Amino acid sequence: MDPSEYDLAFFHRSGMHRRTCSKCGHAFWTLGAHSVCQEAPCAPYGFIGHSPFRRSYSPDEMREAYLSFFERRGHTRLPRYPTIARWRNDVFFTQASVYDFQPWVTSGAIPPPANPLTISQPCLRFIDLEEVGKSGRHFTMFEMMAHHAFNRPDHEVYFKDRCTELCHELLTGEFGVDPTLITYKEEEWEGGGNLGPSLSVGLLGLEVATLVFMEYTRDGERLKPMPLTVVDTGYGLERYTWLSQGTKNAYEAVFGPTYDEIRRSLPPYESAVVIDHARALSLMLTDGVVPSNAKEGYFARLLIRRAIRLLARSSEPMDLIAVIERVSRDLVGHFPEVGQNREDRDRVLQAEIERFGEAIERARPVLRRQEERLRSEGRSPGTEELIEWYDSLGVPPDVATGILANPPPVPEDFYSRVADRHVHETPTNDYAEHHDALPELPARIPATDVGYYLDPYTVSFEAHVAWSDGPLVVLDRTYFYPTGGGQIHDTGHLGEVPVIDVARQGPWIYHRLDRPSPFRPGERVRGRIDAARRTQLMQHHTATHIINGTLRRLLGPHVWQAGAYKGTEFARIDVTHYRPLTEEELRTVGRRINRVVRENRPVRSYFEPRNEAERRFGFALYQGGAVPGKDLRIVEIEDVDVEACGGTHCTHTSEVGAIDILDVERIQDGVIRLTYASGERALEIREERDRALREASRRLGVPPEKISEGVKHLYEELEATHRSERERRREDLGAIANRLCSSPENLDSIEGITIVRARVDLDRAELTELSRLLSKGPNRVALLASERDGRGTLFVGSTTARVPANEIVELAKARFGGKGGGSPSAATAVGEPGAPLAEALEWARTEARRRAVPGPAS
RNA sequence: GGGCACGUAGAUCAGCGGAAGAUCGCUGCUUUCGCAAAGCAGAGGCCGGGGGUUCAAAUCCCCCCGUGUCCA
Repeated sequence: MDPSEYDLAFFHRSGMHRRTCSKCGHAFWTLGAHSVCQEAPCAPYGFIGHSPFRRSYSPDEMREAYLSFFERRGHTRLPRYPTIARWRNDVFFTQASVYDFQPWVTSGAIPPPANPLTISQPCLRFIDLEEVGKSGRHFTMFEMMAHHAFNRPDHEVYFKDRCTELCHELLTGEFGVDPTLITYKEEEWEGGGNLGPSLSVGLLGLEVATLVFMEYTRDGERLKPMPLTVVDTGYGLERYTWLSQGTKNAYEAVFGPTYDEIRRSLPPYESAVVIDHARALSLMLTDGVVPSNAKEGYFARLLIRRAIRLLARSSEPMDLIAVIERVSRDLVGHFPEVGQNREDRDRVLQAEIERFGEAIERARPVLRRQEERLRSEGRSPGTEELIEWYDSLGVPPDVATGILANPPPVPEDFYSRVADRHVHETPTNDYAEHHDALPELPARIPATDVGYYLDPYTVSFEAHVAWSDGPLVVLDRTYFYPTGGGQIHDTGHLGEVPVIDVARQGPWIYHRLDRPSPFRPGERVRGRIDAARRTQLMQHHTATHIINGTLRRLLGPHVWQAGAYKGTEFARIDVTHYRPLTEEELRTVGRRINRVVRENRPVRSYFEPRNEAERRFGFALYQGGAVPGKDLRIVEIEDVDVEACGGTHCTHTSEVGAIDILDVERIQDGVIRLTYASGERALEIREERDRALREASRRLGVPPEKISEGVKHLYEELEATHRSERERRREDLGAIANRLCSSPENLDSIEGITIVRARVDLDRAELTELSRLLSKGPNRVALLASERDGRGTLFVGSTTARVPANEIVELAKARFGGKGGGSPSAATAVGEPGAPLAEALEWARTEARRRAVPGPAS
């Protein structure tokens, strides 16, 4: 990055000079006489015991001081976004304040909700999990305070100079920090294909802010200026609180009296980790993370299990639910939503805590058995076993230690060795968007004017072609709905040409025709939308909202939409829930959703300023993902459901017709999927089902309501038939065995060994069974020749060590020209087609007789 | 999304290329006034599903389904 990028007028104005850190080599700007930048590890902590701040702040005071400072300087204060980043498919959690505005605002697709803005965004980071409690400054959940500005070529808010000045003013003016203590270190920033200069702000050994200026897009080797430049800053609330108090570590400053309470029965490290995890869980669960074995739910499980294990070391019994409740009380002042679903949160927690207990109970006998087996081999469990048990059974090493009779020591690097097991796993590329790349249009093409929000029933309209290339057409206005929000696109015609796909990118809606576009820019065209298809999609979308709202009301606010699909044949919704639906719950859901349909409630769709909407309805609006934008489109079904949604909806619930739930399945731990159909499609499916039922009823000869019983009957009869068949075959084989044993020409008796031989044409299982019958008791040999499908089989069974069946077969094979093998007690040889079976049998008999005679030869 | 483990009798599991087993439970008989218990006998298996390799697959390979778990 060119050094001139950092040559800010502000630095010169305030008399700063540029230096180079003698430790890390980075250039930095300062008023002081520092030879190193004021960040770890270059400078040691210099604020413990004597804060550089004018006064000490609690977290709530600090947050308020920060936000109001920027409010006074023209920033709009935004409420926090959820900690789970449902609006993105590349990450699970909100890890920085700028995540709230990616990708739509930062890419310029949607205007920012406010500009400039300030926010204190709770973030979750799991990369430093091991550092929590040890480093004195790491948290799983922390609040990133920030001020952001988004600059378009025609409207610049502020950039590097003013941003740095604001930061400096905050530190020196608001908090009274001695300006000479501060360093601004130059650090290039790059992420997500974008890059730009950034300044890392150091103070007495702490990095107190990062000021990032997203300015360029990497285009091969060249840098291309971005149309929208972004001021992305980050100030850790916890660090500021700590800095202002100057306590030994950040936990004491941030957790205050709660930390002291827990400390009474737990050592400092354990206390810090437990509170940290409890605080993270409180927000995660509030935001609707349900513990699970996959995806975001796994991280909740991880925290819960870690916390439980640490709490087990407590000198007096402490319950995780109680700790979370205690920590939540500290959060509720600023995040009232944390207090609102306490009962639901506790139910989810309780279920998960029980699961952990079950996992351990399941593993206990397995560990004991495996230890016993190792012991019988003269060994005892080692590190390898500990890792294996943790990896596949979920038994943490400290728990394993309590189960085993002779536990091995737990190595220091246990968790990094677990990680080693996973390093060679293939990373997933699923995050890459795989939509067909649509061409970027020149800026002069105006944004498509969207009609389907004005009136979802309009299926015929006139518009002008704005742009066209190949099969793609962009109009100045359209009523065609593009795939989005889980709802698939409309189809129809432009003029006489079929429209087969509709997609949105940036401000434009692209219509894909089934042939190269005959339309020229400026031309007037008539658009006609396939009305039946659109109606079905609207019904499915409204049905989805009815189901989602009903499930949330019935099961609790931990239920969040985790994905949805609204097609023409069926629709489905995935929601978070900690156990499968019971039959009873399913019946209740079915009855309630159809009652909502019958009640003909109005479905109101309207745009509302974001802040207003969030104030009225809360974060539960973002069921389909947080939708950045100044105004949100709200779809409200009175007393049932309210969501921010961009789809097309019926205007009254009765238009949905009926909702038929077709299937409920558990698609992963903590997530259930409901598949359903509504409107015309529900009737079709019901008809198909009724027809199938009548058909089955007729075939079974029982009335439809007794089909289940009839099938059960049928099944029992079938089993009885199988049984008697088996019985009969066994009897038949028994008869054959008796006949063979009583006809002397089939028997040889030599030296106490009885050899039975016979030519029988049976299948493999029957041969085995017959041989078993013939060689009941010791000192018997059965030689059976059989031919099926032109291939001869020689089966040998033996109950004497003197005549090993497999050796007879080995030798017979040579004559027989076939393949085979077996054990001393039973062996099979299969000959080539046309091989001399009768001779092989005779030869086997001779060989068996020879071997039956004890003597020097054998 | 990826890795690993597991899926065999009603239950808990063993077997991991050559004739499906153990323990508990179940049924019957013996014993007992009866119960418990013991002894004897017996019933009970698409060895999760589907492909493949092999003379031969519960066993090896591939794909699916289910369960658990770890990692992102």
